[in-house]
Amino acid sequence: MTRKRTNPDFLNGVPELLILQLLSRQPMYGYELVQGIRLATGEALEFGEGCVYPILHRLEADGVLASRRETVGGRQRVVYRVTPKGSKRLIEAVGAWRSVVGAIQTALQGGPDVGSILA
Amino acid sequence: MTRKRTNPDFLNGVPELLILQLLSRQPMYGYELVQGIRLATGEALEFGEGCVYPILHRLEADGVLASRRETVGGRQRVVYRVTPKGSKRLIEAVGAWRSVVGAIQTALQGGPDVGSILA
DNA sequence: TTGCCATACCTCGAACTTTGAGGTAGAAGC
DNA sequence: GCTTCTACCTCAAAGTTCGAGGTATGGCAA
Repeated sequence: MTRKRTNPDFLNGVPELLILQLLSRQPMYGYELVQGIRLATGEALEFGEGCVYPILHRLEADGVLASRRETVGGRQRVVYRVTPKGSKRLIEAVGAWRSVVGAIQTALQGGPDVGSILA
Repeated sequence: MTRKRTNPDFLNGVPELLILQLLSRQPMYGYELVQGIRLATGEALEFGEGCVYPILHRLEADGVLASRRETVGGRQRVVYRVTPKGSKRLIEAVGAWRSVVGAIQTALQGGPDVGSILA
């Protein structure tokens, strides 16, 4: 089947989840997060800068993340960290993700028997 | 946090997966599939007709589903079933979904240690 | 009979997300 | 000097779901 060029299946909202997860462990900067997501998922998932940077900016605007600039080896970095609001957002997002996975798992395993319910 | 009005997190592509799954067990008509998805997921997920009908039409156009009209109790129905191509598509979709879930699970569980890899 | 609800089909503008190319700038290595 | 990587960033296009709105019909209570 033809491969989609954008909006891959099952992944909408996943970048935000993973950004919050990684930042909940330690502060990171943008470029590092792009690599970090790829590594943290065993190289199974990859989101480009065009996805990650706008999300970082949106989450900071929402007060979910906070940032500070730092210079390392002559290079400027914007290091992000999770705010208390962000920690709460992460917990909610993980719960929502688990709920979705459980529901799909239920449907894939064939229960409950829809045929008999609808009959 | 404000609730989104469309494109809910983690659910893009899920309607197609569930439609294929339900139809792999038995032929169903559109309206029945809408109810069937809600029931099959333990009422955790719900996709409206505005989502389901366009997908049915697209999958039929792709040769993934086939349909026939039948009349029951004076009402017309379009009953869909999975084609061999559709069975293949379902297997691929379930595999893709499991891969995504595994990758996110890996990231949520903290392995591998990204900090040491990137240090 | 009439009105309402469920059944059964369907469309589409709007909302929302991700892609990937393109951009500036600087450090490191050759 | 040139190439590659690092580090930041933007945005039009691609792609999905929502939910209101539409037609039509059967069943049922008043």
